[in-house]
Amino acid sequence: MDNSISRIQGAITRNSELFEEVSDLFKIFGDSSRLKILCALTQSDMCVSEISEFLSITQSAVSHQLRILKTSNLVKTRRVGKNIIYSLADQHIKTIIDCGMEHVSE
Amino acid sequence: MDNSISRIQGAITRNSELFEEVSDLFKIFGDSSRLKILCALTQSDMCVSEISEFLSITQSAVSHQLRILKTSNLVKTRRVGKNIIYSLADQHIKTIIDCGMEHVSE
DNA sequence: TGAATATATGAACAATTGCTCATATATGGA
DNA sequence: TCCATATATGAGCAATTGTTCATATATTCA
Repeated sequence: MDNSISRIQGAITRNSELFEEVSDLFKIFGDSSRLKILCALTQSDMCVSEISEFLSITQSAVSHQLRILKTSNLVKTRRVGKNIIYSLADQHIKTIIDCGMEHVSE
Repeated sequence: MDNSISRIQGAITRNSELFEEVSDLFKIFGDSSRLKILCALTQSDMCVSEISEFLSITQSAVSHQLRILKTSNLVKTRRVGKNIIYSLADQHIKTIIDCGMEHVSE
């Protein structure tokens, strides 16, 4: 077996947890509802009912997905009056989305 | 409703198919087996049995995943002797993986 | 405080997914 | 041509996922 290749194997095997983490991250972007939500938040912070209305997704479905996004630290919240405003946790999220967009429209 | 926000809504609604495509792309990166395979191929072209051995994944499982990767045009193949050598279809794939890796190790 | 409203949550269900096991296919080389 | 080997494929199954429906929770504001 080629030496450099066996080094790769080692790297991948040893970092098995890293691959879980990264694939879990991609998994979150791998649902169109979540992707749309994230993309919407890329342009403007929004409350749950706004997101729901804009994307024509049930309020419940949006809430469920937002919980996943929040648990994964991709979005954060703040209260304004009666509403909970969701926003992206950081700008790198947009980078990831753009990265995928670019690949699709090659 | 704010005008700029309604513009976003239009953009997302009209490009519903785009979001399906992009989320389908991320979905592929969203499985650790596939991610490992892609990552391995980032470093070196490999045949099926090599991938299988390196990642300690069944030959069958690898084959199944490779078919998905090939159908999605993420990998391409060439025959060398008895083996089918798999390689990345393009270098942008590495960019996407790196993008995810970076986010995880923030 | 009480009603109205916004958001969250839980159970249930259908659909999808990734694996295994068995086996088919196809190619190279003797 | 025939065998050995490499890869692909199909069925079946358990696990996971995303949605809906019903309802709980919580906060604002009159």
